[in-house]
Amino acid sequence: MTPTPDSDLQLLTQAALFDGLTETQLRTIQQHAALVKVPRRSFFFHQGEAATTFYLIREGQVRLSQVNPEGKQVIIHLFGPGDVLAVIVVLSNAPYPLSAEAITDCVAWAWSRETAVHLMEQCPRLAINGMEMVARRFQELQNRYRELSTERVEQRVARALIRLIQQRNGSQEQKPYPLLSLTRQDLAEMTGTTLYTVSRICSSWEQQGLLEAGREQLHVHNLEELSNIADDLRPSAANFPPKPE
Amino acid sequence: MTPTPDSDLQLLTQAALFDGLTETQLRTIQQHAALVKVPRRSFFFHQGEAATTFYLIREGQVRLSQVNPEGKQVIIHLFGPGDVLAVIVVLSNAPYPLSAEAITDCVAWAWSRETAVHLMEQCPRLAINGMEMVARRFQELQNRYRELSTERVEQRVARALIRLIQQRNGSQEQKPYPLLSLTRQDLAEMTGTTLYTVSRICSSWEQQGLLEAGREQLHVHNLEELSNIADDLRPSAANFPPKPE
DNA sequence: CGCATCGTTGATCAAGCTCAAGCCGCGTGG
DNA sequence: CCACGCGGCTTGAGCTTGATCAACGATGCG
Repeated sequence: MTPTPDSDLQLLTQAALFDGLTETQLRTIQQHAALVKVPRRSFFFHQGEAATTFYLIREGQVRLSQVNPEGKQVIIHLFGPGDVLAVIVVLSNAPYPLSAEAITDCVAWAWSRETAVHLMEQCPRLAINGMEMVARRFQELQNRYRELSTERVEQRVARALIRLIQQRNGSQEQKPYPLLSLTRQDLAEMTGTTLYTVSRICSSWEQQGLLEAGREQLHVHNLEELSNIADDLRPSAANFPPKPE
Repeated sequence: MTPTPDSDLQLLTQAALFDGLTETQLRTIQQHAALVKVPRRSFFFHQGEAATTFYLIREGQVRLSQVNPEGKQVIIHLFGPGDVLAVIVVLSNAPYPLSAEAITDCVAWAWSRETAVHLMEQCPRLAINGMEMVARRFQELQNRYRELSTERVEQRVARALIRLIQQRNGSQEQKPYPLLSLTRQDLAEMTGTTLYTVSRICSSWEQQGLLEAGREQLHVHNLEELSNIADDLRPSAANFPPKPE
């Protein structure tokens, strides 16, 4: 960990977490921050470790995942710049309930548990902002939970892609959709299915011209049709009933 | 809504949400609270309504559920006395993402959105406590999400029962396990399966002597064996392979 | 070049969903 | 007091989805 250089104040100001804070407050917060670098494939923290630190991502992509006792992995969320890591858990004095792995090289600000609690007590606005970010994540998780229990695999994969695109775009709609880089395995772990099924679905979509599929990448062409699939505006059937026609 | 009588201060003090607050603070909070009664089968709020109020349950049982576009319902959580309702959402200025229905007659304290934010700004400890409660719920939801995507139905139903029992007991282990009153349908909506499958599982368990099943009630006798099932210490098979023996 | 990682595809199969039929117990109104 | 209906529950038969297993193809890296 290295102390944050002064120039970082700028960047900090932009983070949603610090919305509405005075410059003095920001400066205090910054003084207590450490800058950490986490290279691709290493971990911010592991499931089960004591939660000592919370992070605000400056650069890079992070995968939050949980493994069950049998070793099966489930991806809870992917994060990018501006997102916060372990806000909630740092306040509840419990071990990290999941692991955070850098899927690209990352840079992040870090605060210790005590510092964070202290800052929030002095500066309630910070706690409220944190809560808002948690609220959004909570709701997304609830939605995904509902989807997982009521929708079929194909819909869920479609939704996962749509979410990833929206996350990358940061709301502004743009036609040449961004290129998503993830493995079929990742997509499977995000949607609660298997690598094989995802592969079949992608192949089928590629044949229908909805996207181009490559090694560790997917390029969506037709987002509208994908939304239709997500909303089940077609009575199922990717290619499963291998119609005699 | 009626103003809360003075005697309520006692009860308020005990709530985990108000842990560590001074008496003065508690008094202020109480002065801003309204007491609401919600009869069985009515709603605290509906999915999609603007989030104007947050609640602390004093008496009764509440079911938090979401319906998907096709009308399928999913039960996110059951609440009892001491639990808070809509903490998070009230801070994020968004509509309620789900509905809260009283499954027994309920009494609750209520605060308006503005009051809540104001109180938290004046009294950060309150925000932090709220966050801790949210953290716990968040983690539970994550676990259930993982279970839903990696475990089989029988395990999930077993877990649901175990959770319900623990929630009723409030941690202290006691041998004559409480009687759970819920329909097979409820249990199905909690575990992401169908009424029929739950019914079959319960029948099978009853034959094995793990519980007694009745109309709208289940009485668990053998919690240990149920835990084994939850942890999959048996290679599946409730009665599905209708063994010729 | 060879190995590792990622992906595809076919064949098979089981978990659990759906549909259909019927039972039981309770509350209500005639 | 009885009949009826409704809500909850059970059970069987059949079928679909998607998991699993196996084999192989493609891509890239040391």
